[in-house]
Amino acid sequence: MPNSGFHQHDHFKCVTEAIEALQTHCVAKGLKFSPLRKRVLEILLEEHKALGAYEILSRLRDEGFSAQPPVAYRQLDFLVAHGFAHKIERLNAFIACAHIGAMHDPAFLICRECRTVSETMSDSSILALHHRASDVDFQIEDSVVEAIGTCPDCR
Amino acid sequence: MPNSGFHQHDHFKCVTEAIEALQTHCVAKGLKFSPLRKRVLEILLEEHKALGAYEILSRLRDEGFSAQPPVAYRQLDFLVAHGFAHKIERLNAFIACAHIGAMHDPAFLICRECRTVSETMSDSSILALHHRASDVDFQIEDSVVEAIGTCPDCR
DNA sequence: TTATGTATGTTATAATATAACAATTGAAGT
DNA sequence: ACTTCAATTGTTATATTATAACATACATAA
Repeated sequence: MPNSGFHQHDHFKCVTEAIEALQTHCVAKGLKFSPLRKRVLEILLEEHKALGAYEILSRLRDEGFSAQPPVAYRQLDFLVAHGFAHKIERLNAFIACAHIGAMHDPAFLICRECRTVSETMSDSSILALHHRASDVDFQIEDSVVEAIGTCPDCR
Repeated sequence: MPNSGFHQHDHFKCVTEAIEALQTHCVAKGLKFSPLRKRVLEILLEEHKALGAYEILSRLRDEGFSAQPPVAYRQLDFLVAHGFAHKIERLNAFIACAHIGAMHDPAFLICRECRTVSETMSDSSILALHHRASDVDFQIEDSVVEAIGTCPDCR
């Protein structure tokens, strides 16, 4: 079973692998592995919890980074665009990707209480929608699959 | 095939059935079938298109209703709570429910161009997530299933 | 070294959403 | 009719989320 965010796991590995993957990706694509990018991903990686842009911004401010809203949104957009983070639409918040490098239509279990998120590689989750899409000649480009509820710890 | 929002259908029927259903529901539950509630649902029903709260608000203002933000949000929250509308999380916008009365976990095909929405009764769309949820002892209370892309008309 | 693209800094503002409290309405019981 | 109560609507203020626009820095390749 993959890491759920709701159970114990080797979290140090989550962090180091993700950061290394970002560095590798940046080098490979000629992008800058900047302190800001690294730090924002690290913040997201601290827990399997969704963070709002302004929470991240406040963390950055505390650490001496420039802290106008575009600073956070730019890093988040970058990480999302390159597959290192996801936006949780239901919360207007962001989370580090738990399956970096894997092509996936992610699906999320989101605790409304503590905002802890478990990410799964869904694929089949939107199979029915793909059928429907082809029925009506609709071209799917992106998908959002989120389940909201309460996690074991919050019950 | 149910109405897709992307194809011709008897739209007059969509509107009249939904409004009648709201009236019936209100009477049955001892709730007020007020002009405001009726009008907001009518506005949502005009097209199978997602509308932002402030678009609705501006419509209401034009028609002489009071038009502070809570006016729109309250009606929208009411319609959503009672199954007559859905929130499209990806767009922070709202749409009339296309399957009133049916117990359903809705799924949506959303055109990023024209914001037209096709609603399907998904159920199976989140089957995989339900399995995952029971694996990690997570209790799903609500789900969001949305596919974003381009509709036939916008290609 | 200059041109170029990428990244960051900064100001201002737009868009979305809710808290809190006041006023009104309408139906139920007296 | 009078009162009470809950539901609904009205209103002010503010919180939260997000982006536009433009300036500056910084690296690297021509």
